[in-house]
Parts: sequence; C-alpha cells; structure tokens
Amino acid sequence: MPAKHKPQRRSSCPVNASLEILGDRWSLLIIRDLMLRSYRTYKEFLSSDEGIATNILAERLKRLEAAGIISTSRDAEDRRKVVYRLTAKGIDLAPIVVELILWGAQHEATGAPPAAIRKMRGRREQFLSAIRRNWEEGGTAVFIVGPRKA
Amino acid sequence: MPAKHKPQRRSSCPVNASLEILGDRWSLLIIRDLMLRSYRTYKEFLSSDEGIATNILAERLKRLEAAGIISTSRDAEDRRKVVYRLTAKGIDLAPIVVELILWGAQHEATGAPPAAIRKMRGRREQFLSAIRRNWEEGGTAVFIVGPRKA
DNA sequence: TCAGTTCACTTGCGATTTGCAAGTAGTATT
DNA sequence: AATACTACTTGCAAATCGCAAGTGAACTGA
Repeated sequence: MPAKHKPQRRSSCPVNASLEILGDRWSLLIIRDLMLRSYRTYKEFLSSDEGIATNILAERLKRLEAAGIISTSRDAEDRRKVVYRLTAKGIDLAPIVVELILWGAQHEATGAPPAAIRKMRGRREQFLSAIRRNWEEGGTAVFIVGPRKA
Repeated sequence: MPAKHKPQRRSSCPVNASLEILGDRWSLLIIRDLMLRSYRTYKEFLSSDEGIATNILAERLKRLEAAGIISTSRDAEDRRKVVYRLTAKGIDLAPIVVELILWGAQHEATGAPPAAIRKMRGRREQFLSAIRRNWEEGGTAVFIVGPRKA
C-alpha cells in the first residue's frame, strides 16, 4: 500500500508545530472572533474589520477544522447557515490569544481601552476562566467589541 | 510635502496589531532562537532545524528591527559578525512564546520532553522570570535544545 | 601580502499564495 | 414564482516564498 502523505513537520519543536498551524495573518483572528466575540457564521467572520477575503476565509476554516481546532454543524433553524465552534483544542488557544492582546496593546497603537487591558493583565487567570466557562456553556458572551455598525 | 506612508493597520484590534508584526511562519522562530537558545548571529539562525531561506531570514530580521523587537550591533572581536539581540519590547514576547510551546506540546506530536513541559506549565512564572533575568544579564542560557550537530 | 575562507547578506527566478471580483448552489422569504 | 440570503467556488493578476547562485567586506594562514 502507498505510504500516507503526512504533512511532515519542518522540525520537532513545539513552537514550530504551533506556527505551522497558526502562523499566518488570519487564523488567529478567526479564533479571536470565535473565542471573544462569539461569532459563529461565515458571514460574521467576513464582517470583521480586518476584511478577510472570502476565498481565504473558506480555506482557513477548512485548515482549522482539519487541525481539530474548530468543528462545524448546520444551524437547525436555518439550514443555510453553517455554525462554527471551537473544540477543546481550540479553546486551549485562549492563553495565546490573551498574550497577543496584552503585547499588542502594550507595544503598539491600538484602540484597546487601557482600563480593560489593565484588568486583563491583573486578572489573567480569572479572565481565562471566564472565557473557558463561557465556552463550556456554549455561551455567547462578548469579551471584546467588534466593528462599529456605522 | 507628501504625506508619510504610515503602514496603516487593517484594524485597531491589539490581536491584529500583534499578528501584523508576528503573523507568519518564521518571525517567532527567530525570536525563539534569540530568547531560548541565545542565538546571536545570522549563521546561527540559518542553522536552525526549520531551514529558513537566507533571503527570508534577511527580510525578517529587517522587519523585526523596524518593529523595534530586535537591535543589531557589530561584534567587537570579529567585525564581519552582526550581533542580534532582543529589545525590551522583544523580551516581552516571552509569554507568547511560552504559550506557543505549551499548546504545541500538548496538542501536537513534538519532540518536547514531557517532564520539561510539565515543569514549564507548573512553574510558568518562574520560567518567565528566568528568561527575563537571563536577558537582563545579556546571558547565554539555553532553555531549549537546538538542532543535533549530526 | 595575498590567496582562500567566512560571514552577512543580495539577486534571479520559478512556484506558491494572496487578494479582489465575479459567479454558483442550496435554502429561506414574500 | 420570484427574489434574496448564505456559504462558498472560480479566475486571475500581483505579491510573496523558497531555492540556488553570487557579492563584498573582514578574517586567517602561509
């Protein structure tokens, strides 16, 4: 039988493993939207301020699903809609996302409210717990605000 | 006078700000090498297992320097060598790198020793302190092993 | 002192990936 | 039945990547 075409890693380093999955300009933004804005549909991801192209979004969603970070299902009430959710592996990315927020807010010019950042830094563990609890409950909490609707 | 060509962000989100600087397959590997392996020269970065191409390495080093994450100087004993170091902004990336290690080691097949990962997870704060202290002292500590020399 | 080597890049170029626009298929709504 | 909405797919030009080869300045040994 023919050998399976395993993706084959560039190295055995865990940093490299993470980056081969998450190391691009878009994947972690999708994960941010799922984790902190409770976005669930294709259209919602498209609506984010960064303006991801539709073909890129489709490709990234496939990759994230293949990596076991998100799962998909059909909306029971509207069969047109595909519902995307973080898996347990996906919600485990919360510490990475939080550190990206803290570093970006501290060292770059962003619109993040300083008070919220201070709280996030000072109560890191509680913040992470809140994110996880919301996920376990299938919640819809919004931890960070999205695009202004005009 | 012509307006300055500010890079112009896709959005004001801190996650996005971080990803516009760090969101690629190579930048954080270079930072890993500086932070955890005490690599200092172009040749050392090239020698890492992932096999970065030389033109990509040169471009990334320029970008990281432009972003204020690394600084360069000439080696006093060998004027050919350029010495790269993390700035304060660069060492502040330590929490991100640590979380990438922990997630990658937990969810992907890597060569990371489980005992070391358990220790890193259990003593996260101490580990981060050790990294920072080593940096402050201009140290050369090796926190994770690099490529096997044959 | 000078040929050979090392170091940090730069250049050229084909292959891949990206971003934008337009199109399509399956629901849902009116 | 006609229109609209949702989640994509397709086409294509432009940008980026990865590999190989080349360059120039600095060091090393004879």
